[in-house]
Parts: sequence; structure tokens; C-alpha cells
Amino acid sequence: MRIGELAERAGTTTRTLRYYESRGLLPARRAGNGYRAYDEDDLRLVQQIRTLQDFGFELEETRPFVECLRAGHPAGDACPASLAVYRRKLGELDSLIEQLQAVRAQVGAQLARAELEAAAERPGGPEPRCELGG
Amino acid sequence: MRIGELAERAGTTTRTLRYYESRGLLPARRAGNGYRAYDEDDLRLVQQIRTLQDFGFELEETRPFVECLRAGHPAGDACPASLAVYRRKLGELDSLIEQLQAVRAQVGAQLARAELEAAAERPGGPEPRCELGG
DNA sequence: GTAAAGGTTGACGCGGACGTCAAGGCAAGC
DNA sequence: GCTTGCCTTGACGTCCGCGTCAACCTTTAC
Repeated sequence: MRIGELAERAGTTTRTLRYYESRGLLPARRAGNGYRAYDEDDLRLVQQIRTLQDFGFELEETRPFVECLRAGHPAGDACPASLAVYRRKLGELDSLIEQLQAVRAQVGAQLARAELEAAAERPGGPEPRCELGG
Repeated sequence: MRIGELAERAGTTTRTLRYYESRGLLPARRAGNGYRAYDEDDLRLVQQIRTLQDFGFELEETRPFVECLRAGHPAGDACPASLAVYRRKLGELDSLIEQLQAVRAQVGAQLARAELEAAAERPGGPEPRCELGG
């Protein structure tokens, strides 16, 4: 198939596929007229990349999976290098989630505090209803 | 104080402060020689921006806080517009954390599956030890 | 013959928050 | 007077994954 069909079947654009090729991830054979020619294996390859990208993998991180597929393995994650990327990504996700939860807690605390202070100013002047403000 | 001192005291660079100014967040008075002149209020302003940036706020999202401070309020989050940004950010953080946890679960599942399949191939040929692959 | 719909390469644009370099002015110490 | 260090503006570079445009070629349909 040609690039337009591959793009459509993979749910992406021709520009994206050419970009993958420029990064060495998706080498293409050429037909006599210079058009890029792809087969079903190439489709699976693109689908593998897209799946990982949806997970938030950078393009470069998909390379081991792609090379694994091109080496003839039935799945992109059938190689040790791919598993290593999985594990590294899990660690990154864990620490990122942890960070975000910490930030969420801090922002939540700031909001609560600011709302309290605003409520203390609003109703009838500076007259806090609790034991704040001594 | 001049820009170098402000940058140092705020833990950032002169380039960053000039960038803030170009975005209209940090207007500077000028000394007779053309040098930018800042005071302690400007320092607090920069610190407010930096704190929010550390929380992952975009620069534009810090604007309400900055305007609140410049309006004379003792805190950048003493204004309704700032509270609105806090609330919006909390929502964004929650959905982002949720997404990341979902991705983490999927990647974890992929890793577990791939490890199982690898273990089934490795030890002594395709001989699964559990009830898999029957 | 020609228009439309695909394809090709090359190159610039984008967004965000700056880094970095160039060419020069100003202040202070020796 | 000269060096050193800080300041000024202006402009280009960075990273990433493409979008978009230009100028041109190939194939197909009418």
C-alpha cells in the first residue's frame, strides 16, 4: 500500500509517517515511480509506535519495540530492551504521579487557606469566626 | 536593586526576569542610566511566579496572582481570579493523575504479560508451567 | 487534453520558557 | 586610560512532534 492508505489505516497522517521515516523508525521500500510502498508488517509497526505514544512514550523510546518487530518477533515487547523501557517508564510514571499528588495537596491547601482568609474578610469586615487572628 | 541582584535573590536568571517583563508580568522602573530598578515588592512578585511555576502553572496562569499583588493585596491569592485558577488547576491535576494511573496500570499489565511470555520461551523451550497456553 | 487526487522533497512555523551570543553603554577600581 | 563586571537591546537557537506550504511529478478519470 502507499503512504496515504497506511496513514488512514493507522489513524495518523502522511506527515507523521514521513517523520517516523526521517527518524529511522519506518524505512520504506520504493515503487518504480518513487512512491513509498508498505505492507501489513509496516502497519503493525506503526500501530506499535502509536500505542506507545498514546502511553506518553517519546518517539525515541519506541525504537527498541520497533527493532524487535523488525527482527521478526511477533510482538514489539518480546525483547529484553523493550522490557527495560517498560520498567523504566513504570518508574518514571510512579515518581511523576507521586510528584503530582504532592503538588495537588499543596495547591489544595493553598486554596483552602485562601478561601478561609477571603471568608474572614468578606461577611462583615475583619471578624474571623474561629480562633484565628487572635 | 538591579536585575542581577533580583535574579540571584529570587533564584533565577536575568534572562528569565527580562522574559517576564516582555510578557507584561514584571514591569520595571528605570534608573537614570537605563538600568532596571526593582524593590522588595518586585522580589515577592517574582517569588510568587516561581512558586506557581514550580507547581507546574504556565506563565500565563500566574498573571491573576501577579495582578492581585500589584493591586496591593498582601497575598497573590487574595483575589477571586486567583482562586479560580487554583480550582481549575486542581481539576486539571486530578484528571491528569487519573490518566497517568490508568496508563501506569496498562503499562504494568503489558510488562507482566511480556515477562510471562518471555519466561515461557526461555527455560527449556515452549513449555509453560501453569495452565496457560494449553 | 486536462483536471483531480494522490505522491515527492525541502523548508519554515508552532508553542513555552527560556539559553546564548553580539555589540555596545555605564560604573568602579587601579 | 584600561580592565572588569554588570547592564542594555536584538535576535537567533533549543526541544519535539509534527502542521503547513511550495513547487513539482505520477496516475487515473473523464
